[in-house]
Amino acid sequence: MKINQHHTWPSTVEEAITIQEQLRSQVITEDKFKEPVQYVAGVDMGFEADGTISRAAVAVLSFPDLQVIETTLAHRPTTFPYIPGFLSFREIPAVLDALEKITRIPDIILCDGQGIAHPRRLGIACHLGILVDIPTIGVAKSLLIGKHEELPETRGSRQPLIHRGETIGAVLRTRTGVKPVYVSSGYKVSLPTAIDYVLRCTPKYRLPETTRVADKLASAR
DNA sequence: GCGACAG
DNA sequence: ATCTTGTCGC
Repeated sequence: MKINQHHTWPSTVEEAITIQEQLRSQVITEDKFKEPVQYVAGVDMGFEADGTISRAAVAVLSFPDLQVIETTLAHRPTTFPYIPGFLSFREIPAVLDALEKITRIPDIILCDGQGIAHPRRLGIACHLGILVDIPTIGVAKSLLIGKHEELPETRGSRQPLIHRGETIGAVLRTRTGVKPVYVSSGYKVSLPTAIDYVLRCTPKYRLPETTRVADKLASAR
């Protein structure tokens, strides 16, 4: 797929904050995509050579049967460090490279990280969605910000994630008796819809099949 | 000022 | 993220 030009990449946290604050107005948390969804994609990162090289993997799966349709891989020098709240600046450049190689444009992308459940409401899922104009959902393995009540052990249980009196996402149990995941709107996908798709993409394991496939590729040598 | 802190 | 073996439990 073709990717239009975007903003320049920052070299400092100050510049990154400016970009996030400027992009946050472009975030859309309402459902704005056509159904039925035929393809869902997962993105994941890996690093080589002491972290100096970033490796991005994209996996496109059919929906709802979740069969692998296509996968791509891309490498590029790592230019931004990992700083909580600024993950997208470290990972998106390589992700865009991998997405450019994709033939089947996915209807929704499930990102490894937060959506609006972010200090400035611009987690990696929102950032990526805005840049490529594809609906995204944030599915993180751990908490960045927010608080929530305890939730039942059964799959499907959920609790709102609250930050500054605002619901920014949900803690969702995708598998009974297993640690939950943190779901939030990325771009053009509402929270209820995001939860629905995450559950439909996790028929067997804690993490979505999309990210599991991408993860396997991003980790392979 | 003191903690917390996606991958 | 990454470094790393075995081990507990369904």
